[in-house]
Amino acid sequence: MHPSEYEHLTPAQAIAYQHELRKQINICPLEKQITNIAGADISFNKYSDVVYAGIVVFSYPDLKVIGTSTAVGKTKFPYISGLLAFREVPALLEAWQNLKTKPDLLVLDGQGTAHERRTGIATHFGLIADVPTIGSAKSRLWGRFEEPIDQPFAQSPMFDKSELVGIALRSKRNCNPIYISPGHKVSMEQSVEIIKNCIRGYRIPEPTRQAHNLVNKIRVEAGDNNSQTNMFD
DNA sequence: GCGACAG
DNA sequence: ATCTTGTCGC
Repeated sequence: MHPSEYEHLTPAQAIAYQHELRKQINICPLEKQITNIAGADISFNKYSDVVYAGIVVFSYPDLKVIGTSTAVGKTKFPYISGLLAFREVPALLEAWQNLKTKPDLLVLDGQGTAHERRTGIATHFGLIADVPTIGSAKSRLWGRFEEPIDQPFAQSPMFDKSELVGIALRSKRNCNPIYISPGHKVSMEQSVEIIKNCIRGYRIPEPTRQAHNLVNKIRVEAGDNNSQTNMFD
């Protein structure tokens, strides 16, 4: 199924599709040397169905920006916890296709396997674009865990029953942890190691942090900021 | 029935 | 997610 068709799905059909995707997930060590890495994010006005997607590519591990790409699209699929991918993946895929050179790995703002059906947006995108991905979320969706101690890089496993589905990582002191989980074609351990290498003094790792800044900027430049009305109301 | 609930 | 002022803590 192509992402452009997601908007026609009912929540029940979207969940059925996640069950199909789950069968194809491949969580294993990425053997290839990582030379570049990218971060992706979406920005939108809550009173509009326009979404701004953006990807920032960096060299790795020095994290110098080596490219960006953006895409603007519309979405009819509402935000439903657990079905985020159906709302954001279409525009993200467009931005991905606009990229000249694809990175070795992509970090997305949301969960990977730390999801009820292991199909968070990072896993979902990794599968449909066939690219290694990592999910880095700002809040928890699935998985039980104990608060990691308040020390940089302290971590705590997240479990679904006895299965390890993610890692709560303290990326910065006095800040809430971030929730890391592999998306596709990368291991849990590698995911955490890579994200640690992308922390630069902020709670959010550089790939996602800068992608967020980029999409927010293009949304404001497009004039799609604030206001619940427009000039013709 | 009640609480939880990525962005 | 987005909007938004002040405020608490390091």
